[in-house]
Amino acid sequence: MEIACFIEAADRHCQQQGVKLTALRRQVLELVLSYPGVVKAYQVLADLQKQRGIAAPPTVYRALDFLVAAGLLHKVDALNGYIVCHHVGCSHEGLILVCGDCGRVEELDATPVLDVLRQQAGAAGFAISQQNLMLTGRCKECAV
Amino acid sequence: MEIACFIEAADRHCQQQGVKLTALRRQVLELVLSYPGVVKAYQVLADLQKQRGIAAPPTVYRALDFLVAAGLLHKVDALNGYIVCHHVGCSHEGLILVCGDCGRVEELDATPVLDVLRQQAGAAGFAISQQNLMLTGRCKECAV
DNA sequence: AACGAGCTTGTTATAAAGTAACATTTGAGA
DNA sequence: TCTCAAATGTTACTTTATAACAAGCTCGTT
Ligand SMILES: [Zn+2]
Ligand SMILES: [Zn+2]
Ligand SMILES: [Zn+2]
Ligand SMILES: [Zn+2]
Repeated sequence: MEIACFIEAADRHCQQQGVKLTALRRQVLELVLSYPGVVKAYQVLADLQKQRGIAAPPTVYRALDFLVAAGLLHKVDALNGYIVCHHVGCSHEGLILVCGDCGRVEELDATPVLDVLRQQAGAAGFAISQQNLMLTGRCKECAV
Repeated sequence: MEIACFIEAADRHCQQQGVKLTALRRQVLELVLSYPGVVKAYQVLADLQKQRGIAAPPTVYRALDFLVAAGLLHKVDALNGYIVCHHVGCSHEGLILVCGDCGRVEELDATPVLDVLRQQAGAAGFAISQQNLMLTGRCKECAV
């Protein structure tokens, strides 16, 4: 199963980082994984409540924050949501395309374009840090 | 005064677009202009309340939405905030640099890099919509 | 085993951000 | 002047996120 495989990789990744993928965090990660695209914190919260009876917002937000910090998830600010990172391990900067209609996500390599951006920003006195680029639009399936 | 000058330009800009920069919208624009960087909707709301006694959230959000649609402001999703566009008139998509240390904001033209991104995304079946790019980093003044 | 420091999770309450729906006002053109 | 559409006012609510403190767990030390 694909999810189990991802979880295993995530586990190894966390061990390497010296952080712990606890049962709760793993459970939240699985819930996010169970969606094809962007998920919102309160959706995850609802799912978690189905699985374990009770859960409060901080429980979910803490787990999500951890997973983002660990590089397993990305936050999609424009949609107040989260997506799974499909490039765990391969240190990278992603170009993340999010379909505003269906939430589907594609992650490309942003290295070349970020080189250009670093140069442009550098000329303006800005040192831009390691990060992902996030763009919203329409996927093939949702095209008009 | 710089603000007055900007307002005047904004007014012309709106007339050209066939939309109206009403007194309320102008007032909100002035409030946003009075900040050096990113401003939040509820800060503007509070300011507006000081100036005219009462005001409810929809009043501010509607004005902000209008100003964004008119190209006078940009929304900074990652910070739930708004900034003044310093490239009014020159149809563009902004490259917004935010200093993670001091909050200073600089806006460059993202049109060239977005052309490249449109091509890259298009090859992956994604039609990316009109939008701004936001990057965080360190400004000159905060450099180590 | 007993202890304690530090991380993790639970719990309660509240803050912050954003919007739906309907009423009222305003202003430009018929 | 009348009328319609756009703009604003108003009420109430939803969604998103965090503060603050309590309780539990883990692991190394005594
Ligand atoms: Zn990624
Ligand atoms: Zn789609
Ligand atoms: Zn701009
Ligand atoms: Zn700075």
